[in-house]
Amino acid sequence: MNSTYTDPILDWYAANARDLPWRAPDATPWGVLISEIMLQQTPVVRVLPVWRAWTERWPTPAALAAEPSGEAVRAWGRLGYPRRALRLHESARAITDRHGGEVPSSHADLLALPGIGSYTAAAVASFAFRQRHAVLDTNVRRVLARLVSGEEYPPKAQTKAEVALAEGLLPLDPPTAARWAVAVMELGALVCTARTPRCVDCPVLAQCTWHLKGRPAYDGPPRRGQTYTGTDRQCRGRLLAVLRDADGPVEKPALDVVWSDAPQRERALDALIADGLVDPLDDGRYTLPT
DNA sequence: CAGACGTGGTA
DNA sequence: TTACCAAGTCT
Repeated sequence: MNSTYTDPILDWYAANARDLPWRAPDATPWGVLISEIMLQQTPVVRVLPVWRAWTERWPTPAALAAEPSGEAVRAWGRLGYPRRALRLHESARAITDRHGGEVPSSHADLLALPGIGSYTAAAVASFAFRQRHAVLDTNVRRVLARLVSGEEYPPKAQTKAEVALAEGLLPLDPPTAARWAVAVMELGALVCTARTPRCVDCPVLAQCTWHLKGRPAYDGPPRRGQTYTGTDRQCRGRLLAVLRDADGPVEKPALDVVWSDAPQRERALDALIADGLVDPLDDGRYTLPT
């Protein structure tokens, strides 16, 4: 489906793509999968060093599967949302047990793995296996909202109309569709950014509905909310950091000192245990899962 | 389906 | 300084 956007954006990508290691010719599907999980809600610059450490230490799913899940949580460092590390570890075991150690290439098989949703399944199938899928992440949703819909931001929740639009724009040839998918995403990441878009550098400015309308300001409901300080999330982060930074099991008082609100602290610790991020020992100490 | 789930950089 | 934002998923 030849769109007026396709060629300019593909050309722009050829000239401006970042040189990211998970895009290198020698990157494996496993490396791509790791990058996609790490990049969920996390900026590229923070992912880079952790991705290198992971792929060097665990070059295959089987290598990670052979370790206790706590090692994945520890090596996750401060990327945030550590349940992702747990799920990546679970995925490594599932891939080893059920897929002969090879990352599956089908969207359905990928989707069945823990921590992999609609976006990540499409991204891995497209980036690692050069298949034709609509890869709809926050960048692409924003680009299409501006380019086609003429809105500064996409709706809060993804709509069927957005999926239909993205599929309609997809080039028919699978390898070209895969290049298109990463190219639109890159345009959103580098040019068509959320806060201050660099429209002067945009290859499709002349075809941008939002620009043609004079870049009207977003008028919908407030975009965010959600303070972080004082939340259970912050408390969980503090608790887990103690365990990550310790060599072995820690005594309870070592956890108590990082959060003064005792009821909240106990609740957060219980939740971490329920999530499988922390193991309580019989002797009263706590540790990352072994 | 709205809210939970980490962390750090930037305007 | 506060608030938003960064390649989402799960319940």
